[in-house]
Amino acid sequence: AVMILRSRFLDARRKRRNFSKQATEVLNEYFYSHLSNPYPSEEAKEELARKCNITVSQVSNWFGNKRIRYKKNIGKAQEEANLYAAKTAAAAAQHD
Amino acid sequence: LQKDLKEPQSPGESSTPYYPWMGIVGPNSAQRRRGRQTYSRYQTLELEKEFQFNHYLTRKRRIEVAHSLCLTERQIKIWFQNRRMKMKKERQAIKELNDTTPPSKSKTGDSKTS
DNA sequence: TAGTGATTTATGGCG
DNA sequence: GCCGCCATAAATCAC
Repeated sequence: AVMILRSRFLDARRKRRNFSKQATEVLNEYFYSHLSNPYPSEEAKEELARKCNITVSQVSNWFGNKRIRYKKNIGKAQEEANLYAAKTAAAAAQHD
Repeated sequence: LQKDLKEPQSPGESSTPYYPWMGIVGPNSAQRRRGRQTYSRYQTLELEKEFQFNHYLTRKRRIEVAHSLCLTERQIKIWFQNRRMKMKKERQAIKELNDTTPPSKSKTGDSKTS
């Protein structure tokens, strides 16, 4: 009874806001440049969290959602993947 | 930190190379087709009450709860595990909040339950 | 109303 | 050997 009311106010789903464009950019860059194994270590998560000004938990949520939703989109448009693939390829070419 | 630079398969192929973590053959693969039962309001409420009473369950109590809620012992065990994780997460969230929000000096030991 | 961040069920590994 | 912790998957929720 009491907990019902509590969840009305405590549930973070109810105050959801999208991340900033810059944060999303940083996260996507990491994701697509580590596509072979998009599982950041605890340290990497902390660094991403700092760069994006979000919590480590939020970074974990983002990668969890991203991995699942990426999988579900294999074979569909996925222009985002191409975009970041080109971007990392270009970045790689510079070091070469 | 290293970045990927290799394509494991289909080198000259268009886009979307795939890797083991993506699972064999995308969405409709046989592996891991877990369904997920959503518990009723009543079940959740009862579990929550039990959790407030104690955060760990004895085997005996677990059996009783399982039968009264029409869930398996395993489900009860897992629910309590998940619930403890949730509690831990809430605590650290509050700690981070008090940590990131400096201009506090009155009370550090405020509550969260009641 | 599709998109997206967060939460809820469920698994498996490891200690 | 069982049991809890943990990271994670997948489904679902809430906005």
